[in-house]
Amino acid sequence: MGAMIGAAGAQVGARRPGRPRNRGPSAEYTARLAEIVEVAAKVFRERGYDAGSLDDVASELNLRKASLYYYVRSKAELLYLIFDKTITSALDSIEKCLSIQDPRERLAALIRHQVVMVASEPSFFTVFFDQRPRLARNYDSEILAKEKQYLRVYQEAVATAVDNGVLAPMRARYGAQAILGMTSWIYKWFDPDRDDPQAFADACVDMIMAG
Amino acid sequence: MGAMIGAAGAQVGARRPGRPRNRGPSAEYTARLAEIVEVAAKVFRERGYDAGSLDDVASELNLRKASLYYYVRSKAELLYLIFDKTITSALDSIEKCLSIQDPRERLAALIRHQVVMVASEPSFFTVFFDQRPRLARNYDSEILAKEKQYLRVYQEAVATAVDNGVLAPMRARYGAQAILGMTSWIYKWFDPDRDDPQAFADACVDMIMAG
DNA sequence: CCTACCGATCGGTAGG
DNA sequence: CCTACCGATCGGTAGG
Repeated sequence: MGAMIGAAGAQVGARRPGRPRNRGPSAEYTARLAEIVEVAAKVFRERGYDAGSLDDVASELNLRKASLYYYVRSKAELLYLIFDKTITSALDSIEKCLSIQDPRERLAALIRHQVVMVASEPSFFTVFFDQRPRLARNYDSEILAKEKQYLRVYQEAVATAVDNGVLAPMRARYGAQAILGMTSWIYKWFDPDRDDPQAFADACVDMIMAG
Repeated sequence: MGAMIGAAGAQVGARRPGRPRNRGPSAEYTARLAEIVEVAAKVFRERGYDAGSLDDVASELNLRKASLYYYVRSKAELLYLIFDKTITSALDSIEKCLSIQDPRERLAALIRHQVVMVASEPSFFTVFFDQRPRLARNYDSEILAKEKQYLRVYQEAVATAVDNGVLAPMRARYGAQAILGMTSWIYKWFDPDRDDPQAFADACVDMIMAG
């Protein structure tokens, strides 16, 4: 059993008494890494991935650049971690829309979800959308697979909406990309002093499902 | 008169006989500069503005990097020229939609225009949209003013469509950004082997103006 | 439009 | 998590 490696002296099949020893990275390490990823997203949003330096990221954390390498293998991995956090939490949070049965209500919920999510995490989504081609090849397929999974949720909701007369007939791919474009685009123009994500989400819903 | 400077010996008010001497840059210079801007857009699309080097641009033109400085003051100016060409030709080409009187047809034409235009110039629009924050401060206000002018065209078309019952009531700003997002987003997913801009444009029109 | 070159920045490593 | 440092790249200039 892989899990027994390093458990020298333990009886075979016997459970170690008391709380199991923590495996993997410590809670402090995990928290610090999350902080680094957060700051990196902010820096890469403001200066771009290539122009935003690891010195920029480190100094905003009161660290030296070399210290980042205790947490991260490379700058490319740091970008990957931003992408992974973004798409993973997007996939997680979209789950709640899938329990909605009514085709119209489900599509409306998906639209509102995308608008509110993107507007609430501008750094992560700006990097995710604008720096997508900068992601290193070795990380690409994993992120791409999750993006496709995400897109499929919208495609299926569109197809169902078309079948039920909620939307005009159209290719599910086009309908899904139209909706994702309309909603995600908010990261380029949203001004918190002026705009309200909920109101914009309502406008999107009204626009494509008037009545 | 500024135009007379350097025209020594010409009689005041008298027109120089024959074809007027060419002012400003030669036709060869202008054509070569346009070629440089085109290649730069391609390079910056593929590698990003910061990671795409002037050596990359030059070598694709069979030039040395230093030669680019005969045409351009700086890398930042080269990026500006890409932005200027993009937004200027967008403003020019949108004119033809403004002659359409019917509110529904005008909005449909604007939607189709944006889809087809973005899909037909992927390098320029990818740089325009993704590298917007990299544009140097001294060029920003000029481009921003033209972007606002462009947005206003869509806002007015939305407002008219709302007034005529073509669209559900909504803030013109939200309606315009929703439409520009839905249509412009195509630069991120369009696959020429798979997708047809005209068909996508029709889907967009159907989606927001069904019936 | 070219050759030759400079100064600065930056990702990453050694070694602690 | 730090100090010290290296190698490579790159925008830009001199001078023709």
